[in-house]
Amino acid sequence: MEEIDRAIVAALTADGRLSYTDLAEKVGLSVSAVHQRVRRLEQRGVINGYTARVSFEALDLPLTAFVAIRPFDPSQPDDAPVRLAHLPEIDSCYSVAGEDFYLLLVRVAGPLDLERVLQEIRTSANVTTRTTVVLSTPYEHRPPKVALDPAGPHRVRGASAESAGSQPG
Amino acid sequence: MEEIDRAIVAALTADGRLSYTDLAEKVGLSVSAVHQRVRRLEQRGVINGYTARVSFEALDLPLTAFVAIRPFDPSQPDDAPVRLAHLPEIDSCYSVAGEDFYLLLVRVAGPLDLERVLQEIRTSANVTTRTTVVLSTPYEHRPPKVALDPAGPHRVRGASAESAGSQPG
DNA sequence: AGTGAAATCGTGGCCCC
DNA sequence: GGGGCCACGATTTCACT
Repeated sequence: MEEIDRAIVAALTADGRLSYTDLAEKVGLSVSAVHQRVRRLEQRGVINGYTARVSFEALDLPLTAFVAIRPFDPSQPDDAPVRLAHLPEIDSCYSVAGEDFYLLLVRVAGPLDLERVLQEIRTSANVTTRTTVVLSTPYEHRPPKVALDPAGPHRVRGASAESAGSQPG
Repeated sequence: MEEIDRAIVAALTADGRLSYTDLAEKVGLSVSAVHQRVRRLEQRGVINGYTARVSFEALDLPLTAFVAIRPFDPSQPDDAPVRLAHLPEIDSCYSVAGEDFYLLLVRVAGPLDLERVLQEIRTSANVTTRTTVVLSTPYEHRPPKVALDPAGPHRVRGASAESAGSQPG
């Protein structure tokens, strides 16, 4: 039953432009039924949207780096994410536990751009930076093992199907 | 001219299922012309493919962590990426400069799963791990500022296509 | 929830500019 | 490289189950 939803999500993560016709064939249902299920997956928020995957090399952004940041003055209000949002070189911003406050993923054209972006990060958010350069990317954005909650991300009650439950306490 | 390619890539990263009709309207070209340009962008490798964006919360993978790994015995051959590829919880694997050898992005259902995955990483690749838990994600996978090379990443005149990027020296 | 059919619209090849 | 045309296929809705 929801086996089919898993198959649909897996197929659409592999190829986001799959037609409903092809999708229907893959999962062994009629076109209408598949269409209906996709609509439900979208409005439940399981599928958030669709994007084209771009080659960062082709976009002249061959250099990737992780930048861990820490406020220069920890007593100041911490709004680094919004202060940094204007920098297009920042792909992602994670708030993390541990010694650092945030971990940024940045993509630039080369070392000189990285230097410039680091300076902009430091001055924009009043932080210190610790940078880890990515040398190569064996794999990235692999499709997750799809294990659907029966009714989406709602109801915080029961533990889920797999792996005996995320944190009981 | 290539201003239009930038607009196309930007539009398709924002919505990968945009029809050529809508795309044509957005960039102010005919449907045929847009179709032609998208085909070229695809075969030049600027656009690698299309995927559905899924909510990891909805997929019951609410816990994200970065795992830095380092070989237990640095004299052994280093094939950690292939030894770890079978673990579906690993979203991405980056080879990095710095103290660690690789940085992994993992997504799991909760702390207990994280513990299990860390054990599997250590035993599968014979490495030590240092884990940074993600508390929240202010933003992720933002569309890059699109700056197209005139003819894609091809022919760098002697150097190979990859990493021949822009360090003017 | 799934099916099949029907109207609408998008797609993908061709030819002309 | 852009525009327009046209046959085919995909999308989307509806009545039925």
